[in-house]
Amino acid sequence: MPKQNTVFKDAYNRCLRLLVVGESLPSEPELCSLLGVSRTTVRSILSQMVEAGLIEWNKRSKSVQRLPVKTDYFPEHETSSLSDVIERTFMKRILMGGAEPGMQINELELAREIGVGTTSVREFLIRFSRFGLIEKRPNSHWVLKGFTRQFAEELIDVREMFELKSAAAFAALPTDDPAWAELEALRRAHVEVLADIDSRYLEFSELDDRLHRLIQQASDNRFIIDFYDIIAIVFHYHYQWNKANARERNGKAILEHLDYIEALKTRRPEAVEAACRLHLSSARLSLMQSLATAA
Amino acid sequence: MPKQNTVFKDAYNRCLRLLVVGESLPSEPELCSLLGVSRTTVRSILSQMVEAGLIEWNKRSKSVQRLPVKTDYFPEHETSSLSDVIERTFMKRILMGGAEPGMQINELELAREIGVGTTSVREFLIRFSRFGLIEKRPNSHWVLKGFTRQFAEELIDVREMFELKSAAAFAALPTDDPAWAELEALRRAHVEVLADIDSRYLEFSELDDRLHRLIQQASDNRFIIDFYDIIAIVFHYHYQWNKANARERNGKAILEHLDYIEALKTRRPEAVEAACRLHLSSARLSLMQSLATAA
DNA sequence: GGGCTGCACATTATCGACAAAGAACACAGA
DNA sequence: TCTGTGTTCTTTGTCGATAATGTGCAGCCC
Repeated sequence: MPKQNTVFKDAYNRCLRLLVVGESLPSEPELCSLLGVSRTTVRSILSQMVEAGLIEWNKRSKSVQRLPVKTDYFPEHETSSLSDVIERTFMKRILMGGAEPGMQINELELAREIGVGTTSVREFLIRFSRFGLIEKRPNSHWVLKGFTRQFAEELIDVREMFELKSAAAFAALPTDDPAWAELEALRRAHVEVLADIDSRYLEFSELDDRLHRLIQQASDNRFIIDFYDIIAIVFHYHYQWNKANARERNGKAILEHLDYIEALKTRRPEAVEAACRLHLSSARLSLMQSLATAA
Repeated sequence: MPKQNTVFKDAYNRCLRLLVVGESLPSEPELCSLLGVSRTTVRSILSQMVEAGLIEWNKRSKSVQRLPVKTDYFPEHETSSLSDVIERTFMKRILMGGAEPGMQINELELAREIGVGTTSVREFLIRFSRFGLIEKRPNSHWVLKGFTRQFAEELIDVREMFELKSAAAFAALPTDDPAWAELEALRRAHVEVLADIDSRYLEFSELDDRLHRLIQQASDNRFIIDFYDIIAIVFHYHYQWNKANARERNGKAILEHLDYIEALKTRRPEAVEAACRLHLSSARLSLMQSLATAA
């Protein structure tokens, strides 16, 4: 079966949330930009909604008949794209299960295990190879290089170089650059989470991602910005399955972030560099420690 | 037709050069490592050579009957792997022909134009996307970002960061590290080419590649080492089609390389950094100038 | 015993096919 | 005249199939 219709299902679910009894849905082009899909998909959604008795659809009028109930939604696991499924499965395997460096990776086996075609797995592996965790032997298998201490060191070394450069560029941004407003919004978000840290410490990951991406953006360099994808995916999956000391670790990191943000706001290069170094070396330490306990 | 047998043809051609009348070819495993292919392929080659009357093959004896003539070789264009063909065609298109940034790239069209299946083109584009010259819009086309001045600036900025770090690491290598011997060999190669610069200036590209890769290697960081692939491919194709002032440019660069090598040999960080900066900014200038004339 | 050959089998690279998703265009309604 | 709809066509994402290529094992020869 070519292509699961995950785009359709996901958009359908999101569209269900837009329904308000008595009102009419907006025009097709408007729904397109709202849902981020093409008109073809929007029209499929509308047809399906008619069939489910959710709306009546006649040309421009799409009047809502009833509110959706739980069973109207597609199950969540059917809404994630194939590559996401492959990524999750694969990351689970190499970050959790026995993932000795040097192990061979078999496209066919992986495909069978996940229940997808080989092409999808292949393309995933090619895309994933840029993260430096696997390597291709042409006409032969892939080799797992493993999420080792060595890997983490290399990753973080480059990260430090890039982030120092980006942070300096950020501090030099003109005062009216929108990034400053975003930075302030992020600062507030940090303060909010911090105020209720015991129950909200898990939200740190998202703050972390947003802050660092905002800073990298200032470098105006696609290689630096793209590199952050590697950091993000590694940290994301690693901490997703290693929650030891998460509360303490995240609380500390939020404080560092606040210092970092303050330093950026001063726009003084030395202050920025100092705060940046401090935070990064602390992040390095956390990662290394959690690697040590994992191994 | 799945898989052109380019591995076989290329290895066959290379094997032809090993034939010496009166002697016997080495054992199958030995040929494998000599040609860098599997035993299956080696055996196919041997069978084919028997058929062509080039050798007689009986178990361990593979006695050479006659020397190969021109017609024994497979034509060269049949020996390059599909991905190489796609890469060349594609690079030609975006570095030479009209390659306005923002242009859409069409997998199907590209595949038809090159005469290959869509899968191969797709996989190439995915692999190639890490070079930052194209970007994917999921469920839609690829966007060409173009080999612009902006791109070149970003590329070279990162290159400088990395190379400075690698050069420093190189200077700190223990005296008995094999890299020092390689460096000396490279220095001699530079001197040789320089002595006959008027007729051999085109060999500079290869020297350049070898020297910089050797230096990056010292960083012991896969991200730095892998990044050099981007530099290499961009410089390779760009200068392949922009040979203006090549003699002069390469002559100057060789001299810079020699200075750089000398500086490394002193192992003094300041000397290394100075020579490195000098060479890199000169390389940046050349690239920018040739971009200006091209545009 | 250690390396080589013969053979059977596993895996990769590539293709064409097809449903899902996107894009183009002419017409209709405000 | 402009925005929305109906329709048609193109392109992408995914699959299974198949030749090329690689890999493992049992026996053979020095």
